[in-house]
Amino acid sequence: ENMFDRSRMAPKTPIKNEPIDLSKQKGCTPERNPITPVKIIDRPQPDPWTPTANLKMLVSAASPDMRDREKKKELFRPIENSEQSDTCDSLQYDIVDDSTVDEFEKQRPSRKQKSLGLLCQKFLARYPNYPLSTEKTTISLDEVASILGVERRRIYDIVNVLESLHLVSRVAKNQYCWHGRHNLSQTLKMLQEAGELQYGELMTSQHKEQDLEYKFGEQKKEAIPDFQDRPLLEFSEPDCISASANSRKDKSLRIMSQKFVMLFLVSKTKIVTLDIAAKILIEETQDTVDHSKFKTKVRRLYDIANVLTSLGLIKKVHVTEERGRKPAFKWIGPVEFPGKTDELRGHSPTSDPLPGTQRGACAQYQTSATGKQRFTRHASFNRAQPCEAARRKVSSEPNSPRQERQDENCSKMINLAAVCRQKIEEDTGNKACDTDTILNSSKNSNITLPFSLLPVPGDSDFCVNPLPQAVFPVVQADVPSFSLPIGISSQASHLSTPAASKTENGKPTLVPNQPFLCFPSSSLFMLCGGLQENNLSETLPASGDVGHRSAVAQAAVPPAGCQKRSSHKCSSPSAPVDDEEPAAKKQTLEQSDLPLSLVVPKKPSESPKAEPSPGSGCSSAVHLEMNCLDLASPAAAEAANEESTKPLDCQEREKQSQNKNTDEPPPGNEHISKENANQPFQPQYLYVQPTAGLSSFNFLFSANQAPGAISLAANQLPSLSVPCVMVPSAALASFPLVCSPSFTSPLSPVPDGSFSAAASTSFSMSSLASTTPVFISTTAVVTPKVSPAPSVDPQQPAHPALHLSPVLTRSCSAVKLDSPVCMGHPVTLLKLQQPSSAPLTPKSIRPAHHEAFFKTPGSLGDPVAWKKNEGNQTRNASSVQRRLEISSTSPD
DNA sequence: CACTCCCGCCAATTA
DNA sequence: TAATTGGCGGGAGTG
Repeated sequence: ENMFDRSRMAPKTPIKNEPIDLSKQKGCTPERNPITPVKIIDRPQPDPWTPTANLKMLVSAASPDMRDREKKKELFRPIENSEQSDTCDSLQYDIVDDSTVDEFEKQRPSRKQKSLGLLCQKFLARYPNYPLSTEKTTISLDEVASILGVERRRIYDIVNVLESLHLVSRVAKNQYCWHGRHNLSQTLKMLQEAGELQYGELMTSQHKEQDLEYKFGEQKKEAIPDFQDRPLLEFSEPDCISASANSRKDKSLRIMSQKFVMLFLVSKTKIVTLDIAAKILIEETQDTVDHSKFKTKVRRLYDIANVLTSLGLIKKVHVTEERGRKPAFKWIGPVEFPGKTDELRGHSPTSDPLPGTQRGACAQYQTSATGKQRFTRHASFNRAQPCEAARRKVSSEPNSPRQERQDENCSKMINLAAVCRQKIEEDTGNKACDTDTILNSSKNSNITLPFSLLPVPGDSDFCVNPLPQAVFPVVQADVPSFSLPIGISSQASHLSTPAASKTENGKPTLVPNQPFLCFPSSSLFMLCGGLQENNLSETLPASGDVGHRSAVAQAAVPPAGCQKRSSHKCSSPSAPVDDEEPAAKKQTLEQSDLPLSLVVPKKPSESPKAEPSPGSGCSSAVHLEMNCLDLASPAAAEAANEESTKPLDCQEREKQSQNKNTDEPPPGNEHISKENANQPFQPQYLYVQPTAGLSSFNFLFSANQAPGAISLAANQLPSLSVPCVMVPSAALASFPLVCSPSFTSPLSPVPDGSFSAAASTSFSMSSLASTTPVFISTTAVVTPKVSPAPSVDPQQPAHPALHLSPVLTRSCSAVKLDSPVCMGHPVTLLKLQQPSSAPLTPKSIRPAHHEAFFKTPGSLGDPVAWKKNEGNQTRNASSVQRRLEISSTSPD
């Protein structure tokens, strides 16, 4: 009912606002302003009743309900008055109908009136579903709370859920930015993908909840899902960071909301019962089974469900199963997102700028000028095209602190993950584990593409390289915006870039940005760089670079990557670094972070090392990272050595890549292909030659990466680490890019070589974390020493995406460093397995068990472990995450 | 009585 | 240290 009113009122709504606002309104939305006055109009006073008091009395006499209402009203009056909302409604009615109506409405001051669902409707009524891009609507929590007459706590409940779907993003303390439903499709798509990975099968199979449960359990055990899931989840969560800290976040309403939505999207029937959902969620958490926890979970689910219901995404139903009748919710929102998403879709991946991309991009972390890194959360996603503009603004605006939430990142992550899988699957084809997922993915455009990338670039050896290229393009941008945007394609990139804020530029800075380096030698490859925030960002060059490159390369790729800097959350750690990264990568994905990892190679084997960590926590992300890392080296090595050795996948990939190069694979990917062809892309990455041994790895990191980045890693997942690269080389440094042999293009020189060894190191640590030892070495590579200036690093950007893709592609196999093959490259890769769950990665292995499907970042263990190491820092980081950033950095 | 879920304490995080 | 966020669960409203 309210809704209706609202609808009518909608415009009015604002009006409603009472004076109350006054006090607070800060920035509020424009809408409001007008509002205030209006309200008054009808009833200045809250007492609508008064006028009708008589009637009411009568009524009440007639019905108890009425009485109650009145009572309540009285009780509430203060509130109402202040609020208006209620009043307003009533007013309206009054106006229209009259008291009668009023009464109705008013009547229920009771609980229902105060329900979260209704409150959410009121909240939503205040903002347009599809706001113009240009206009940014900021939401002041205080204001809204006062307007709606509720405590702020309630607003958090709503906002957290909306944030999980990217309808809003937290900009700063007490301030959120309204994005509307522009990106909803993408978000849902992401969630669907993520959900498939995680839950996938389960849901599918079961029609019913029961089944679900049932399956659920099984699956869980299998663990597979977990792995991936986690990461995904993590994405969502921003903070992966604090490992230990996770606790709070893990439970976050935001995450629960995403998971809950995932369940719907994955479910065939689109019906999810509360108890099942609660069980699933609990499991993830692992919480003990306590009954109490279950109850708590259910309470939360009701909260979430109320909001989702208000959004028109689900509705309450009852499922009668054999077991009995249970409360459940049915998904009534969109089911397919493929392109749908409208806008997003519209863009072709390639072509478009991609809003999505942007989005992805948006999220970033940045280091603040301050030097610390923080993340900002943006809602990158959210913004779509408009975003660009906005972004620009944003970027320019320093203050906007947007923080992005990790969610975005998460989402990206998710996407990435999905992608990876897909790829993997693709590659493997078989492997299949996850087929389903994969399939899905295929649908999506997004994902896939990227993978393609993977291919190796020129050499087969490197699997890595390919990545990059691919990556970018891959990016898939499509998909999620975030992630990858395909944008990669150049355009996308560009977009993203902007988004990033700094970015934009595009200018050709290529070089600088570029993050990549290639080393001819070997195998290897690269990494991602980090970027720096600023610099990089500025660098934007990425875009420019990209362009450049592309041009050079062929265009290729633009890696879009560029852009983004966003960081991902995950990466955060790295993030910092990455952030910088820039662009390119980033753009690509935000995700990039993720996984970035590089991709690489093939090889299946896993590396043990990696595992360790993984196990812990991070789960996927971690894994990825590891993988990446590993991959890189090993993979590369192997690859190099033998394809044969490698798993088919690798080969395949390579082929693919090659083919692509040759052919062009996918459309979107053109760039990619180009890139591949060119290989240039690579630039983004660095190669390192491997020397032998693990040690050998070289990773490169982006130059920029600062050590800090590494830390990020710690954060987790983010694989970021991966990206990194390590390598040292000064040489590299010198170059801006390194090219691999194949590659030629020169990138511009990087600023500096900053790659620092150190960084690398760090990296390793972090990322690897623990586990692995990564190495970093410079060895082969070079000297790391270069001093790193921070600046440089352009590279970064791209990679991530790339990496990911590759990784994905490959599946997870992990390679181990050990492998002889690798020799050259020490590193190992991991592949991911696709298999369904598989977690191929070591981690998966271990963890496999994890109970939870979804894990939040926090849950992840591993991370934790290493986190511990990093300890404080990590935490800090997390906190950091939340912080807003102000963008000092932003170029503008 | 079971289902919902509001309310607000209070801890974790941030500023 | 103060303010903001948000987990959590008691317990009330509803049917």
